[in-house]
Amino acid sequence: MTNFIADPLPNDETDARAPLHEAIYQALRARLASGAFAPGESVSLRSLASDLGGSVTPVRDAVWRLTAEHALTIGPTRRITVPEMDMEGMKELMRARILLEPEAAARALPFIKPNHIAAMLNANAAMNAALRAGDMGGYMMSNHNFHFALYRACPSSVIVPMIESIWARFGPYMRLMYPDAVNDLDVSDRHGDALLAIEAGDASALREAISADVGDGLDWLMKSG
Amino acid sequence: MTNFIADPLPNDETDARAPLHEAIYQALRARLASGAFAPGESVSLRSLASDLGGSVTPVRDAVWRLTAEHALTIGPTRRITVPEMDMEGMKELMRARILLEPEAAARALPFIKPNHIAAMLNANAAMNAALRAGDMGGYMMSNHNFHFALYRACPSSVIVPMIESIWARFGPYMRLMYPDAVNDLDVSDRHGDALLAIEAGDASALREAISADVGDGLDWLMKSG
DNA sequence: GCCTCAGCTTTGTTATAACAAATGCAGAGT
DNA sequence: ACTCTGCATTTGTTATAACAAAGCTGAGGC
Repeated sequence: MTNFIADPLPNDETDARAPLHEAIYQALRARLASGAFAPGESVSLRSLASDLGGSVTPVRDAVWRLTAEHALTIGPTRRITVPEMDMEGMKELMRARILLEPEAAARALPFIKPNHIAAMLNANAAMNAALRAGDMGGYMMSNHNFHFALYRACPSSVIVPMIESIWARFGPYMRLMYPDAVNDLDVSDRHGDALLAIEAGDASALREAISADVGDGLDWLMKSG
Repeated sequence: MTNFIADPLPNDETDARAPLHEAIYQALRARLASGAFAPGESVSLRSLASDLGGSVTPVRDAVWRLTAEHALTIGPTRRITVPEMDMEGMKELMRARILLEPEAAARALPFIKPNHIAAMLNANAAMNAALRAGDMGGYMMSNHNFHFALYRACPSSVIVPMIESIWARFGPYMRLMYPDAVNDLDVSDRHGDALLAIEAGDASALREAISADVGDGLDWLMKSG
């Protein structure tokens, strides 16, 4: 459910009684998201089983789930490979974000309550701190938290999971951006604009702010690749 | 890959050498799409295995894949159930379609070739024939073929699969619409408008035609539920 | 040097068995 | 009539073994 860096579970303890394939799914997903595997690299069921514990059956479940959400791909000879990541695919993901996220934000607007705003402020502060510290991982995670604190208020059971699935596919790309991203991130305060639009109850301004925020990322992408 | 009613495979023969779990996936998906299961009904791995052939392992693969695309859900006690379908969920799916499909159509426009147009004309003719014959299943399938003949020209590897996944989730809902849908379907020729826009190379007109087409469906839905 | 091809190893696929939790049902008790 | 309890069945989960295809390695030939 979470992306990039694994968040602590909402439960106090790691839920025993949870099936093994679910733990394996989480672990594998976290490794993929943090770029532990090289793109194009192929992984085997048995090696994963011995690495993560368990036999091939639960690993198989996890792998199928991840392939269905495009976090893994099956090669032409049924070989499990970490998806290749070209700049074009990343731009496609960004374009889909620009399509979906302003709409999700606008539809979330009527349902936003103080606790949502508090979460957004928190995430934004953490993001700026990470930015100043040059902590790219922290930046990505805080940015994620900011956006989804907003989108979670949207009651749609279709569009928000869709956005989540797009963000999840970004994981492997982080490795591409890591080196030089911290230096020249945009300085415009799109998140601040979004917060102002929310306070004003202005849906179209909120749309515009989110669209600009994602658009900045896309621009940076086009420029650097 | 196909929706609603199983299309004949592009290959002449059913591809032997294809893994069992893939055949089971196709079969299960086709059954779901055609409404063979009641919403809320729970299915078991072993019953599916004996129905579709094979043991639980390949069935398990297929089920995981289908749950990842929301065509099946796992209950709170890990029971495999056919998703419940309320009118609200269906409207959500429609709204997502209105968001994605005009964009996919507009981006497909520069890549449309005569064979795409021929496929669209074919599908449209079949759709009208099914409509006159009162064949709701044929209508849905032809409508599907028309739309995806268009979207397939769109080079996006993100947005088109997303649209496919939305259509796949409509399957169980067909049972809701079947009885009274044939009688009062809209008479406006949105598909014809789309084809005209394509010939004119007019992207915004094409957007409008697709949006209106989906919007008609949404309107009918709001009216009848 | 480069290619080919035998062989061995690794890999995905599938079936099956054993286990624990959940479910369904019958019968006793109120 | 209704509820609760105990047991048999069903269900998902997991490990394991056998099989075929794909990948890999190294020797031999051009």
